[in-house]
Amino acid sequence: MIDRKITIKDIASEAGVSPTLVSFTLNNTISFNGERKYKVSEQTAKRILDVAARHNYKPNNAARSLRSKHSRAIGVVLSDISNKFFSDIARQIEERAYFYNYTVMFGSTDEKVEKLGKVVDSFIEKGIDGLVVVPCEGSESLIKEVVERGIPLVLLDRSVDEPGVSSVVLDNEGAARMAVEKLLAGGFKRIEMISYNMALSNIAEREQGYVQTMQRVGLGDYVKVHKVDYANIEESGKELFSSLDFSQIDALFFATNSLALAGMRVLNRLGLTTPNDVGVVVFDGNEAFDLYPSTITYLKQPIEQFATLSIDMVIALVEKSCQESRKVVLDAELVEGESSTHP
Amino acid sequence: MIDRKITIKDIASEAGVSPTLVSFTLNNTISFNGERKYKVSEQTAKRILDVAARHNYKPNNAARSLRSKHSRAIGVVLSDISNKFFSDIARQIEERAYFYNYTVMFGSTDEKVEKLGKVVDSFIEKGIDGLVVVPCEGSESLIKEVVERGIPLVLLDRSVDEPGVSSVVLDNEGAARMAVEKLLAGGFKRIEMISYNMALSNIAEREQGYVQTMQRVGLGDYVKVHKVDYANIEESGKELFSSLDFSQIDALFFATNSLALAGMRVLNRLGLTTPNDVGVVVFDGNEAFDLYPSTITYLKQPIEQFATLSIDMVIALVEKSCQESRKVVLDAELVEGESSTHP
DNA sequence: CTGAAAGCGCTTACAG
DNA sequence: CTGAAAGCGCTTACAG
Repeated sequence: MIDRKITIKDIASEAGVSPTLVSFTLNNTISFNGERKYKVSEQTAKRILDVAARHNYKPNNAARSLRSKHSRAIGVVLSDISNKFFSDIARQIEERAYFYNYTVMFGSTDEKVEKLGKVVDSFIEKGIDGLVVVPCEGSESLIKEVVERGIPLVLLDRSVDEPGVSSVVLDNEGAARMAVEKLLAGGFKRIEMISYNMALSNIAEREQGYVQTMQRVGLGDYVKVHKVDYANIEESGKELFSSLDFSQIDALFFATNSLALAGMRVLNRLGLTTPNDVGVVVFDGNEAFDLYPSTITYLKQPIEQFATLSIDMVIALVEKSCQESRKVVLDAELVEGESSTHP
Repeated sequence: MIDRKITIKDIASEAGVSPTLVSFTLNNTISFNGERKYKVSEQTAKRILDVAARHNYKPNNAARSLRSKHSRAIGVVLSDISNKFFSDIARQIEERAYFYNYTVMFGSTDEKVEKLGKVVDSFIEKGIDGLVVVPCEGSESLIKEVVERGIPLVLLDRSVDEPGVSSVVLDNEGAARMAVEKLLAGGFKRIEMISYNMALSNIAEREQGYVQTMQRVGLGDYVKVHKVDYANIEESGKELFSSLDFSQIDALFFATNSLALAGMRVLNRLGLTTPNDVGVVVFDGNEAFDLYPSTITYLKQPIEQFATLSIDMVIALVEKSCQESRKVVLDAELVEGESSTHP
């Protein structure tokens, strides 16, 4: 912590007032006394403000936190900040927090609940006011505990089955439906899905959206959800793809961007292209697709809203302007490319 | 900030000792008295530790910071955390900081010095102990000011011309030399470079490495450094490429990954492929290249070392275990693909 | 409208 | 080895 010599006391003595008044002025506090509210007189205020400005006064954050019991810091626990989807969110979260003069600290779980626990603990020890968390498999009890300890919490991207927990998620079922319908409209029938072997709400909902849409249009017989091992995408994906009979598959719907990237790498190697050999719709855009010979149809998630809302909501909880939990569901947008239309 | 009821005082009274002793015990402090050093007696220590553990005691971070004058927080200012190169670094920085029980806050400048100033100011106000900064164009005076204020600082990825400033950078000249030599060995002669119109040390050094290598092998006549506008890569790049006569160019050396991505997108559109129509070497790998028909030769930067060293160095400065500034230069590694060999 | 005073939870000389 | 006491720089009832 860097010494900022000037304190409220210095300003007080230089302005010839009490520290109390300096604090009131700088924080724009109104003091109550029975019925009447008082503000610092304009004259005094001006004098104080002048002195503070002249010395470039900055309040000491630690002192303020110690006294006021809040730190204006939020802990954000993501799956992996080096993953483009999450780093995009991180960027927006940063900006939003800065806007409110809040600070954020990031942590990554790599989808491991033990890491989630460690990161959350360390954030709490560091004195955060609230948490934004992307929960991972098996984190229900941990989440519950956080909520029960009264720590303001907003879940992001995925939710868990706990009452009273706020969350900002995508309408994954709806998004999956859009994807499947686009492929159907594009002339594909035998659509199969590539997903993860993880029990995450968003993944489950995407699978559900796929299955239900297929059944609704009478293609239930073609429904097939292939599960790739998250911890080992590359190898597991390669193995899976070599077992698929692409003469029996019209199109693939990828549950995440990482899966799509890995999958298309394998398709490439197998000499298969989209949309010629197989239709494709994926979750999230990726600059990688720009180097692909044809354009890819993808579901665009509202990154900025994810970030903005989760920060707004956690701050509302922290500052008690909102007490009850809220669940917000956002819509994906389908961005059409060539990969979803049979040539 | 979340209430952690238990304080040092509570533990003291429950263990029947003074707060001083609790603090000493918990922090493993040794007290001096003239010649002799004293530790808390084992018996007492055990009693205190037991009580603390039973109540799951966590020290109050704000109080500790206020008193000790340091926060165990580092501010890290990157160019853009949603850029893969920097988010990879961010991830490693996080882990390293966590290892030392330090906290880090991230900020992005978008290469704008005004933003750099804002972020640095806000970090200082928040009470960071030190800074890791990726400086941008025109940030010399700002950097100088930070150093003069005695704020521990380590520059990352790029350096500035100020004495006494620590930095962790790449041997960019050497890396560029490797790239050019690889292309030469691959059978390309007329090698041109695609770079930015920015005055950054790393960019300048890469250009220098390219120019010098070309001259050294007697190809000075072919030297050409094309500058793309950073704020407008896409359009500026398109414009540039449409003005190039590819029948007169054997190979392109891209100064950054973003440039390479943009450039290869345009090449794609022009119907040009590597290595058939033009040789290519780029900075940094990118999963995007996996979807490209041929593999790309790239210079791999030591991301983990960037992160680890910058954090280690700034902490050393903070904790005064190291007073003088250090400049560390790391080597890139050339990862060979098909794009650097003439077919 | 303004000020004196307490206190947030620690750390750290100082004294014994 | 251990403890009493001061103090870090704020905020906030309370009193006038």
